[in-house]
Amino acid sequence: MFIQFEDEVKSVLKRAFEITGFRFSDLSLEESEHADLATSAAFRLGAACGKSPISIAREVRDAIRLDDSELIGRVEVAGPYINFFVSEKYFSRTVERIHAEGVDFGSVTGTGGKKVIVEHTSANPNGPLHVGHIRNSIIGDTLARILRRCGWDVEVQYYVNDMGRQIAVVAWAFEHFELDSSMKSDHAIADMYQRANQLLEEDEERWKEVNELMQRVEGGDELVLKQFSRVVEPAMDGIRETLKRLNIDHDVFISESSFVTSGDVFKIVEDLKRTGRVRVDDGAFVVDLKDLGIEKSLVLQRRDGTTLYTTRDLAYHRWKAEQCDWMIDVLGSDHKLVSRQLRLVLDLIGVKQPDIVIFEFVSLPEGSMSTRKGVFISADELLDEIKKHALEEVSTRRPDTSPEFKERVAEIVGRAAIRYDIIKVSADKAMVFNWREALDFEKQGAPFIQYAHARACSILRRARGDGEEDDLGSADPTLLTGESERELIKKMAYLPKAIERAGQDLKPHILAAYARELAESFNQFYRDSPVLNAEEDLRRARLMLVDAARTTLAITLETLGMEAPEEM
RNA sequence: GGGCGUGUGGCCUAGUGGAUAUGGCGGCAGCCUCCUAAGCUGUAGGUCAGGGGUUCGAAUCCCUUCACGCCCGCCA
Repeated sequence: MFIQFEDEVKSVLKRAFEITGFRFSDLSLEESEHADLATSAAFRLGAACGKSPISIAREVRDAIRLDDSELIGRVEVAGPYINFFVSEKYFSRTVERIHAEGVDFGSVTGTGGKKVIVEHTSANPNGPLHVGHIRNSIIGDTLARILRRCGWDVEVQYYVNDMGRQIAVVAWAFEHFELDSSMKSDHAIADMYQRANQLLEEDEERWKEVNELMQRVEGGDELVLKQFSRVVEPAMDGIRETLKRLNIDHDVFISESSFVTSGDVFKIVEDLKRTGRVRVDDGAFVVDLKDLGIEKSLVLQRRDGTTLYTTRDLAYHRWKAEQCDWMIDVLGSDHKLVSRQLRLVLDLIGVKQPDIVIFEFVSLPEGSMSTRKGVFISADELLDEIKKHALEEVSTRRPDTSPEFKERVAEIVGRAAIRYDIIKVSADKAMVFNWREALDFEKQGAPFIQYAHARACSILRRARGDGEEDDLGSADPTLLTGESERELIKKMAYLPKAIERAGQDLKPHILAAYARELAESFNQFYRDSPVLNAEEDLRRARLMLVDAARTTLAITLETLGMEAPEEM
């Protein structure tokens, strides 16, 4: 409903500018603590036409006609600011609308099925996901959910790097070690990877054998590819299992090698040669990007005729581009330069460019993580540990409940807590993983939001138990005039805007902050406004509000990839 | 050395041109005969890394210095 209010403000303001004859280029609308929406346009208009901003603000205010608007209640001038406030109707309409639309509130539907492919995680299958990888997964998955709500037909892809050097190392190690079958498969692969690296360090000569595998696989040698898949498959099985525990799902897993066997990589090289930008450097083909602002030229094909990771990535993107209207890649900050190169080169051959969402690294207090050295905290370990803590929490808080209940709550609270801690922080901020903080359930994180939802459900459950409130249709939301009722409704009305902003800016942390504020508003309402003991009409109106809050919290949680428990 | 990014109370963090800088954690002081206290209320705590500039107005833009991270492979 906030978006509709904003539209009305834009329209009346535009008209007022026309009437007063001010040339506007920018309405300068901003959310403000002093109003529901405000504009500081008078400052700029004042500078442009030599009048005082204050008098301009008054003039514009006087020209504003609210005849056609029902969501704007009043307009006030405060110095040079013009402040807009929502109307009475805004509140009742919001509650009614959420009641009518249910879980579709805040969803844009029927946009013609424009398709976006979100690529995320795409971690090398040489070990389990660690706490750095899952920042990628969680950002990507949350974005996918947000864009789905924004009306996009979203497909999520995992690009499987099944022919990298790391994979070759493990494939080579298969000739020397047994896979430890007592471990989860991806952990067993990592273990083998580490042992192989030790062996290679001790005897540098052995690299020759690994390099031979690399050469053969880059030439598309089916036999070696099969050997590689003995590594990739168990690793991917383990990774998929971890992702599932995080409530993350991919639609398509596409392997890097498929672009070699299909010949697509070589077509890319040929097409680029035709652009006249490719030069031969010591037998290798490279693309010069100096005039496009990048000193470092991009190597497409080695002297020996094989291609590189980036070349295959180009082929992958061309293939992807043909299937969608928009591409988004979620990548770690180490890919900043490469992804810029990728975008430029794609443009050279007329392929649309992906939007790249870059996130900064997650490190450990003692330094950066390394699968090779075995220095990392795996996502599985974190999930197990947090579930253990969640189980302790639920056991002390709800000692009377069944073991199954405790188990289920611990699982959904645990994974949500992990997701929230990661998604709440802006992607361009480096993070240091901290066990104490990760396992802290007291702070305002996911459990706080889930708890608000459970509280709402609890009230509704009791009301239903009283045998009355199944028809909230007859409730009168205009009775909801209390301060904290109003604040809560305003927050609920903002949900579609929060989702829209997060989607437009590709910044999922915006939604995380919103979720926390929404839960806070509900908790304040919960404190101030007794529902079940209220007088009959008010009771029914408040039940309708609680129901709308429950819906809004559930939508928000779902979009963040977190379960909304009815009880916890 | 060059490029990109980050720097906000003890710790973490929101805010990238607008009104007294947002929250959390931790601290201190309170609130359960009442819908789940995984909750609520109050309070202390700030040279928005330093300096200079632009602007009616700067955490936000420009210049500069410093600190930290990532990148600068015919690796992936």
